[in-house]
Amino acid sequence: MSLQDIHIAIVEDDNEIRQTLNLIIDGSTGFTCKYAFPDGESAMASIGNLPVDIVLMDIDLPGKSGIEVTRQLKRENADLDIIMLTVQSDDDSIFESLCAGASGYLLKDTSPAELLVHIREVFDGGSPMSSSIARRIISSFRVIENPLSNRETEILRMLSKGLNYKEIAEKTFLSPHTVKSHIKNIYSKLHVGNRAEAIYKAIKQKLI
Amino acid sequence: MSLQDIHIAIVEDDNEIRQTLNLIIDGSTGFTCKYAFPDGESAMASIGNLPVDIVLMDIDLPGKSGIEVTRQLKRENADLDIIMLTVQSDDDSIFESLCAGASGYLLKDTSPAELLVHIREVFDGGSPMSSSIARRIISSFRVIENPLSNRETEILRMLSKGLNYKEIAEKTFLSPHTVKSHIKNIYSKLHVGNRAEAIYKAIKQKLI
DNA sequence: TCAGAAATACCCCATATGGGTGATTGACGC
DNA sequence: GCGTCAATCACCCATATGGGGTATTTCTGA
Repeated sequence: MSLQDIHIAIVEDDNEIRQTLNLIIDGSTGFTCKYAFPDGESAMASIGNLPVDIVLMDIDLPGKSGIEVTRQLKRENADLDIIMLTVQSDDDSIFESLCAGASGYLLKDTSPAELLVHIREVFDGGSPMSSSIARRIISSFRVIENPLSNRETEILRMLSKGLNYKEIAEKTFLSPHTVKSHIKNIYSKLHVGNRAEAIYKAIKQKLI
Repeated sequence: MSLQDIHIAIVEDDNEIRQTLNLIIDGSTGFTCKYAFPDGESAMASIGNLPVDIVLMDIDLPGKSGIEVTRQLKRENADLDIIMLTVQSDDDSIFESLCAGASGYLLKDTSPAELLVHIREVFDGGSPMSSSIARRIISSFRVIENPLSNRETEILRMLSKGLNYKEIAEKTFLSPHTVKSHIKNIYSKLHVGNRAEAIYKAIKQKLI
């Protein structure tokens, strides 16, 4: 291993596959694989603190699915690249994985040589499946996590119609104080300081 | 002619075509054609005050083009339906016509029988070219006339970024009083009463 | 050339807004 | 069972906002 190696972590419940992948990757020049987890929970507990560039993630994990784990890891570190590994490609898994933030999507029958090529592609900013083009598609698919609660979204919509504290309070049967509290929370979550900017950001992020 | 007839006006510079169309339409049951203009200027001067349901508009008029006349007539009366007539369909004309507000687009070699059918289609809320579907396409193409001046648009964009009077004034080298004046005018033009609603409407109408 | 729009600037004033802080309740997860 | 978070309500206060006017100077289109 060397400093400029690509550092990889594996999340895979099947012992044989996990160990095989580990040996293949760690034994290849330019690649280091020191971390391998048999389930999502242990992976989530550790990966955030480890010097890892890319995660190979099995989709069918016991407990939390690889997609859920991916979503969580991306929440913690949006820069981490995650490659999904699966036995067969059904549309739902692909779509959900991309929405969760996966950077690549590979079948498990991918040959070791190809796997290494694809890992490097991801490391270089590409996305195996169709490389640079796919990356763009993925970005457009990427769902911006809606940080707002239902109440907040409801109030935000009313703001966009031009209602003020009192009017919103009447419509929602809340105290104007509460409405104000919600709006302050909206501002905080959207990182804005007034209504105009809140509406703008909300629309741009498809929140309303 | 009868009261429930569809009332049609023709704008067409070629005397022969104009008179032929006039005779065909006026001679058909359910259609009345009492007004025919040889140019856009005379049409624009009169049609606003006439009981006209549908206008057949030649694209290649001397002076103001049929597209320009269409734009103007729709400005005066958004409910008026205008069918473009042309000798050949080039993409630019179609696109511009639709943006100007045309409800239909027909080639001049359309048979008299078909022409009457298409006029009725438009009268019934359809759009000859592909009927009901095309109407939707057209609506999405329809450019909402931007009522804002450049200065107002500039200021509206700054509002959407969350700037206040003073900040906008500094960026534009204007007095905060002037900024406020502009914003009041924006509200008036967009028929809103505050920033949130202004931003919402502006985005929905593609003004910013 | 002449009316109307756009851009500029100012005044007064009531009220809405946003920031800070704090508190309670209930639900959900670990 | 403890912490977290959504949801609820409350108070203080400085300032921003919006509505009502008025006015001058371009600029532009008919």
